[in-house]
Amino acid sequence: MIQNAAIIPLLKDVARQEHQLQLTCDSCALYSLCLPLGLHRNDLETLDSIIKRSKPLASGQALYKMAASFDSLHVVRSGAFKTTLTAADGREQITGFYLPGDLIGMDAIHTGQYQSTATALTSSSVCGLPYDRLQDLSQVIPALQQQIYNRLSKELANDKQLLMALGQKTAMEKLVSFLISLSRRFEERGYAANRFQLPMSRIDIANHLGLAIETVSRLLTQLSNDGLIDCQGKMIELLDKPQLKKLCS
Amino acid sequence: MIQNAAIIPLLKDVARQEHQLQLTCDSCALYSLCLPLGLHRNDLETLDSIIKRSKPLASGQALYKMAASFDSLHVVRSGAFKTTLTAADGREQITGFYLPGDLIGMDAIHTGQYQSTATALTSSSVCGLPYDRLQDLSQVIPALQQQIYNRLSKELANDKQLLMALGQKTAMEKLVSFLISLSRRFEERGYAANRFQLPMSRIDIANHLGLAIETVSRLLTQLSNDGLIDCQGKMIELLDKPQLKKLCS
DNA sequence: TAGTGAACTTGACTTGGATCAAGATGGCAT
DNA sequence: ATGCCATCTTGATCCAAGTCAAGTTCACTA
Repeated sequence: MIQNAAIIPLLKDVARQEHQLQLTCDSCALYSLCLPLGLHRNDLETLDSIIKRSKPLASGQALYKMAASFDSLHVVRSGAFKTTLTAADGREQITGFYLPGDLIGMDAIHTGQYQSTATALTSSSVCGLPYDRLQDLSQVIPALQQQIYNRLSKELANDKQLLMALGQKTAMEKLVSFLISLSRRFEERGYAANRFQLPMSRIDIANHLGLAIETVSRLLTQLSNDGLIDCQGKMIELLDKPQLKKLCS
Repeated sequence: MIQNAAIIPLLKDVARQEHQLQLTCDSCALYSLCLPLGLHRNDLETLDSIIKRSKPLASGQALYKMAASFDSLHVVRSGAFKTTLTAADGREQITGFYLPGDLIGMDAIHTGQYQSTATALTSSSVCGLPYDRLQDLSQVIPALQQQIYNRLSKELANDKQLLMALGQKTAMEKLVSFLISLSRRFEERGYAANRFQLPMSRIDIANHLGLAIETVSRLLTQLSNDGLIDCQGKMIELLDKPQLKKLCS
């Protein structure tokens, strides 16, 4: 892509800025959340050299599909994604939501195929990390190896928390845990912790938590009525965090 | 049940052999299932040198407890383990069962603390892998790094399959998926695929699958009545695998 | 600015699996 | 052997959340 110095100042559109291709990791707003965190300058440049900064994806577009040949991990640059497992009979389970800085596709590493389908929830963009190159690089950059171990481990720990929610919690506890967890993740990314736009539909939330969409809708209404949240469509405000935390024990 | 006195010493020998301390990985029966698979001879010796071959654990004994300081991953040498998350209110969720060759504790890597409690289900033994040493070693042994990535990724993929089960499947589908998955894991370890001893109680199965123990009991009875399994206490025989596979779609 | 379809809400009813209750079985310590 | 306590089974009842149904709102497109 040709960068014309003359038009850069004209890029006032925030959305477009969010999606524009970064040239390097060290000029990226996500640096402090992202994989290269802690790498030395020359290691960072080496990592930079293998990253494929791909084009934006439209809402609903697949980044990759289940059973496709696995070649790259992806970091969310902007927007949000969901990953979906599809059973033989067509039933689907959303196994995760991914926000900027998150690494997608780690469950595919041990096979040659993606184990799930990754779909953009909004207009989004990613950085592609060819896995064979990343593997080689992590062999010679200790900080990178450590980051990858940590990311894998963290997703594992998250999934186990979700197992707890799906196995033991009531519908209300599931939903509130989900909202609290989203809040924490937005906060980590420098956004407001208590007021945010849900990037996913009620259908997606319901599926992810193993609930019916009607249940999610009813519970959000109930939380609103109880004054614990303010909920206008996809805009959510958490009004009483301590009380909410009590609700998911 | 009375065993012929003459063979008792032999049985004791087998049991002791299973738990006896191996001196090296290359003399270990689990070699082909275990982390060092694919390592060159001298790399194997280096890995050997960091492994702590710990004493056997009795049934019910904890290998480590949630929130304890994390220092080692563990490979199951014999027996079986469960890992448990405990919520603030005391509710528990069994997040995984681990058989010989499996790696326990990977969800703790990204923090300084174990994220769950690991408990022996039967008399068991493990090899301890001090994580800092393992990390250093995997930095210089590419095959080891790759093995660790693969193990992490595989557990991630497993957990996501379990999320699908907990989120979308009926009680019967959950239970049958669980039996099929156990069967495959025993088979991978060279045991009979269709006839095995459940290492865990009904209570543990129920908890792991997000069901009540009564439901598990009833469904096992039903599967027995339908001639799909034979079930004598903890001894399970899968009589009609194709039909069972149909049941979990 | 009206029309369309998807997403969402709300209400009425149903049900799968939980809970409660009461034995049966089985492993183990004495 | 015997008694004890865990685990497991089976039956009866209940309820949280699912399903079905009927709007309402919202985002787009024409």
